[in-house]
Amino acid sequence: MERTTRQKTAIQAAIESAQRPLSAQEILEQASLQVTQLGIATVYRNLKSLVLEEKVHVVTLPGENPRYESNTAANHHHHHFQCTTCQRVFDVHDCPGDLKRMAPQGFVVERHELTLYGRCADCNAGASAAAAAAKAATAPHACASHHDPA
Amino acid sequence: MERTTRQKTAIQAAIESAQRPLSAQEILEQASLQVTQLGIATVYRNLKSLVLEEKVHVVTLPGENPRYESNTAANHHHHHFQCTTCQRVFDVHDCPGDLKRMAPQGFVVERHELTLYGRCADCNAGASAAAAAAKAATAPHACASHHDPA
DNA sequence: TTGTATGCAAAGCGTTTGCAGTGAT
DNA sequence: ATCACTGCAAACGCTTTGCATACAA
Repeated sequence: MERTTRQKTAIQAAIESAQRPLSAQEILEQASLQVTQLGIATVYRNLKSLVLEEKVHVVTLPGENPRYESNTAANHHHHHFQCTTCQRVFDVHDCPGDLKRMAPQGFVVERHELTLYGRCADCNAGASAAAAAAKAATAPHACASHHDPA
Repeated sequence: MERTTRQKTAIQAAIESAQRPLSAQEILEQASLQVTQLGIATVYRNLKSLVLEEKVHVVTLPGENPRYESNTAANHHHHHFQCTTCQRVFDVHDCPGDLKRMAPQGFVVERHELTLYGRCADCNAGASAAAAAAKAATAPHACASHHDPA
């Protein structure tokens, strides 16, 4: 039997109100604002259930710790763009498609994962100005006002 | 000043003789055949130098530990295919290209990472999982010791 | 009341680092 | 003889798990 707890509610709310994939640590920080004494273990346990319930989607980029985003936001096929300067991750609602024939003989492609790397609009704007902004934003992958482009 | 050691030689040899990206653990196992008492720390330290020397290339797939492959084999742009059954990783010498325009306004794409998932020729051949498993286990550096109860 | 969910702390796993000893030069 | 490299073990960061308690039902 599944129970509704303040913790789970806060965790789910944290994910849903974010417009970008959050790390477990970020979710802890965010949800802690509503549930003090919230433990990281509880976050992980709830993330696991939320993923099983398909309410949350895991975003795994190469070499990065998993991030979690609301499944409603991830319900359609999409990819990600990570800025090599500020490390922020953005959704890319586009897809090259047609990758099935890329595989060697006898291989069957079921799905694919694509990550673009480069400079986001902010970091690309001005060299020095962007660098400063990036530094500020680099803190635990904080994403201020820019999300979900496209 | 850089020194030539039995350890580094064995590690480099292990990577170069493999036909697929190897994990640190696999490299340890392979190189240990030639240098007993080889420690995992030494493997990691040498991998780091080999990567710096650009003799070895790191393959980071989403959610996977880093794998290492000879840089000569990775000198041209390519991608990877991971079998969802046996977990092995294969090179894909093809690329959809033309991804620069996928990014949102103001974003500049510098590079990209693509991973295909599906069934490799072996695992796809016999619908029988047993047959696939047998073949995989027979293969050079076999099917990851991972779980994944297909 | 009942037993799931929680918090804490300890354990795991992969990787890194400190340190004293080994060995290539 | 040097001093970079090695092996061991401890440290690390992230995630999971054990266990006694708290709280939703």
